[in-house]
Amino acid sequence: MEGKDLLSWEQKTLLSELINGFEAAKKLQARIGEAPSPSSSFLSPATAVAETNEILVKQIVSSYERSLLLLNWSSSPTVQLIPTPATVVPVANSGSVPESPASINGSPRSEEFADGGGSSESHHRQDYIFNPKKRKMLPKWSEKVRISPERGLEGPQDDVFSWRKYGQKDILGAKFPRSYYRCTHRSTQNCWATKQVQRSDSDATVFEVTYRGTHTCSQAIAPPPPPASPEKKQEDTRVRPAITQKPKDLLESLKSNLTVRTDELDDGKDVFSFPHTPPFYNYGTINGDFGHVESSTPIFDVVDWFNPMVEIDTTFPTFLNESIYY
DNA sequence: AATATTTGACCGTC
DNA sequence: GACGGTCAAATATT
Repeated sequence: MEGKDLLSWEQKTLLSELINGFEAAKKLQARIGEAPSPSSSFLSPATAVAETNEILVKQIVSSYERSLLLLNWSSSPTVQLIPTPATVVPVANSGSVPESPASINGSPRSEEFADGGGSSESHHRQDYIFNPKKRKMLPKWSEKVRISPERGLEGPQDDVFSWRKYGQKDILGAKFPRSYYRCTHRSTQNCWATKQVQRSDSDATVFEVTYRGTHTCSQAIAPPPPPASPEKKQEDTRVRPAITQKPKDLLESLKSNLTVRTDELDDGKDVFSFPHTPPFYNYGTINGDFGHVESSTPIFDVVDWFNPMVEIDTTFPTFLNESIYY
């Protein structure tokens, strides 16, 4: 029943940190792969640097992978772990956190799953049932992304995950509305990662992207198979870090990218010599670095920082307990 | 037909 | 009660 769930707090924390770092490294990897050198992307020294960067990031990612493997993480990826900031103190549950199981969701609409809330729900599988009330305790971090005006992108998509927009809101004092996205596989794989995109009012080319929660879907662990036949829209989205708005452009550039790749393949040395990165999230199923299809034009740039900052309130420890033992 | 986005309503929090 | 986040019906896109 409770076999592997009996991890110590330290172990869980370690796991969380690793996952967090892993995610960050993956993003960095994706980003590096996406925007090498804007114009003359040939044998410039910049290319060499980019290559080195790629290799380094690759190593980092691999390192995380191995660490996670050692912790046997792959066997229970469905458990949403909270990357715990070092500053968070594991306060014993003070008995607060009024879990009102019945009304957590707030919305009486038939919705996803009900919370186990004391009921003797038997999820023999470790199907971690997510309590929406805890959503705000999920790890959260932001980054600023600049788009190239030429591309006329609406929203930056800097990651390899596929998102589905579920809302848009006018924010007080902001010139532009804020968009809300969630993982496409929310319903099918119970993946609760979300992100918000807010266009900066001062600089319209800058988007502030806030992520919340890490992906637990298969994309986070095992990216899709190679683009043998890039036809499905789904593949497009995940293949390219591009807009959700101009699928045609998307397809176009995808096509050209693929062409270029094929061309360059023989040369062995090319603009973007990705040394066939072992799949990054997975342990060997795919050769999936096609997620970095490249065009010579950087679609966006990270303007600021990548700040793995986590917001957790005092109820945090409770969540941990529940997330593991439920 | 299936899947994604839009958009007003709903809900919790402050 | 205002605000931010989410839901879900309607609509658009593929």
